[in-house]
Amino acid sequence: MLLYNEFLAMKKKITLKQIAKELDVSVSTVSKALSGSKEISEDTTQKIQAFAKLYNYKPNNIALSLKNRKTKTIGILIPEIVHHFFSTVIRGIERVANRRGYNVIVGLSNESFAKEIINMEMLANGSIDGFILSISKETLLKQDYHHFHATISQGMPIVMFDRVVSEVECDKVIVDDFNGAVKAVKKLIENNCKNIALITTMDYVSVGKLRTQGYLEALETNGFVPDSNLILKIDDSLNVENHLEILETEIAQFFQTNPQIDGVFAVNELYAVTAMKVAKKLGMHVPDDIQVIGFTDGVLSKHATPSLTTVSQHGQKMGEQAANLLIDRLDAEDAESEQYFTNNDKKSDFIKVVIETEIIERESTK
Amino acid sequence: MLLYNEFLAMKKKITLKQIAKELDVSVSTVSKALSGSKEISEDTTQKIQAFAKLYNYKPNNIALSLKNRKTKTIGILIPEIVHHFFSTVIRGIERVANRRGYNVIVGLSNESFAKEIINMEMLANGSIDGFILSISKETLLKQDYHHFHATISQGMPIVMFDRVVSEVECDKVIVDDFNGAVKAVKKLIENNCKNIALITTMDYVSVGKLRTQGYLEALETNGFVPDSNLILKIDDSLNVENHLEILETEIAQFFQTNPQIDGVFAVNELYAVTAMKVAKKLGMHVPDDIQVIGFTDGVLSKHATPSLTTVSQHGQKMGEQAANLLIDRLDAEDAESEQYFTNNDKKSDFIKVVIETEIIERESTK
DNA sequence: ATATTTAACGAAAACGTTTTCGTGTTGATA
DNA sequence: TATCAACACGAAAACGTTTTCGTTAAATAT
Repeated sequence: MLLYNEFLAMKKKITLKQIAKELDVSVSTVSKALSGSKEISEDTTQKIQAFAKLYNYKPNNIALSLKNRKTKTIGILIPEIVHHFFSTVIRGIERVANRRGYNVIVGLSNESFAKEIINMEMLANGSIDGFILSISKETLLKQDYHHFHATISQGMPIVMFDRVVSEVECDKVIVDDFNGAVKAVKKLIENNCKNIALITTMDYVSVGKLRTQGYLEALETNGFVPDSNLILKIDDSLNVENHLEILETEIAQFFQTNPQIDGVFAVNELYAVTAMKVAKKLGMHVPDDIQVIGFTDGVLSKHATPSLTTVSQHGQKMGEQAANLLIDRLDAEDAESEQYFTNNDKKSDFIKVVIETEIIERESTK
Repeated sequence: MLLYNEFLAMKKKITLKQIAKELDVSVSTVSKALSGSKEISEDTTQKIQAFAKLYNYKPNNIALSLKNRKTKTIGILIPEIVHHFFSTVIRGIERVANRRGYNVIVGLSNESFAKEIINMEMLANGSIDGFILSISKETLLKQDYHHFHATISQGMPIVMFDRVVSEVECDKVIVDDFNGAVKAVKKLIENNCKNIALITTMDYVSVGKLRTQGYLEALETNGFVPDSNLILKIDDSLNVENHLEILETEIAQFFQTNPQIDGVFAVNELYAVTAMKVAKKLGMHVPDDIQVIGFTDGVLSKHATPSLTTVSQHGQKMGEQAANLLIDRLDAEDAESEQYFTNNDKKSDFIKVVIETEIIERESTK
């Protein structure tokens, strides 16, 4: 009896076919009436639309996707979601995607090559119209990009952001890592730092490399001689979260063997705030004894004490740009397929959007 | 010419029909051969499978979804993604979803009632098999839950987490907010705090209310008399991000008019670290003069100086539990629909999973 | 030699749409 | 009255699968 009542209460989604049968017309008539085709008489149109509204008819997305051969959803594939930067990118993507009539489906590679491939294969089988992704660390290490080439040559567009790679041809959105680093180091120099240290990651992550290059460049153009002793490379191949103590001791050791350091540029937020914490523990005062600038404008920077001067990465803007690039391309494909012949042979040049960085001054610099 | 070359390079996804035509068999034969049906002879099976592998055939998800009337994807609807807690929940959901063969598609309500409804309607039209969601603030304020009822009565299961509401019947995953608060306040009492303040939000967010009740309960059972002067309610209807200064001055005023405060329990992380920051600015030492405990174990707590003692919320575990609840129900529906008759009249009782909290002691308490 | 099983495959329906192309009924026109 | 638009609607195909139900030919049984 319970089941029966449930059944009665259950207003399962109604279909065109059911409406047609109920109103004793054909499916095509219903479809046309609902789309306001003037092929159908006023009377029947009224009747059908009223009935549809009453039963809250909404066309089935899956059926539409199959018919139109496009899903109106875009796939996001990122290494990690519990990360302020990536969250802001997603927010940016979702914002413009929604505005332009798209949904987003997200996959997490968890920095793993294998999971990246699996995710791409799952989504590439019709579930989405295009990808927005940032490459996993393991993939960058292996330098194996066949899965990207494969999906692209299937006709599925990809937009890469932040962690990109020149080997695969597609639209890209990056932040100006190099110049961001230059600006940061220059600011430290202007603030009278004489011995500026760099805390960075291993070289295989492209952004880390670029920021390191920016650091070197800024030193040299300002008459400094880069000192390899002042560069600390952290091996973050293991999960950083659990290795906070290791990070702290490494930095402490670094500071102690190089007491002359009076400025620090760190390639990410965590390294920067940890450096501040360690400095304080060692009895140094920020920013009087040592000034610190980080990269990525996250929650830590804002709420640390002292709050951290950072190079802003504009995650949300990156997401918005990436989404616009992708959707532009998708819409262009649509328009193109409607024409028998178009003379756009410019089709295959890809766009690289560079987002300018900006220094947000807070309390960790003078 | 360029277009022609592109066309040659373009390995568009191949379909059953194309394989069939190429091998001069019927579509059904191809389908059966690929699924290893022993209806088909060894010879043709071999031939077809080889060909399919060569052309990297993968069945089209959309077509499968339409046929099976299930999409194997679950919809996540959360108020905000740039938020450590929600990110961890998503990570948890994605983990078990992926393991159990599901994809996740996320929508953001941005704390807005209207966007919540729009998102639900978009996804409920066939795109997903079920929802995992946390209610937006505006919805909680309006107390209008018709959209939840509507989708449930359409036969689409919902699992709510964290911000739930008794008015809608569905599976729920919550953290034990009440007891978490009790534990936190008890800890402060044990640590010899005599005047314990509460920094909380307005009452309409259920979790805030529960944590407030826990605070009061803990005081009373330990012989304290709650003092309304020691309760600071922050109006977070506006976006907190931009109102950091307002928050700081409010807390500063609060501390100054109540100098007897020697313990603070804050219902979220931001309030807690801001309280610490303000306390330090007012010349108080944490934890010697004033001890602080927050709710939600995020990045701020871990990396603040001093690091913050918190009530852990176990976001990832919540996500995992929620996903399991939902998928269990979906799989049960499947199994059920295969049988002509089943005697499970227990079908409609919903499960509420309560995740126990746990205090993570750090430097902000003694 | 006839009947019946088995093996190997194809046709068609179904999922829910949209759209193209009929087709029959009007009403007007020659 | 015969012809022709205009009107209002239905049939069918298509998107890519899976599955049920034939159907044919060969193999076995009677």
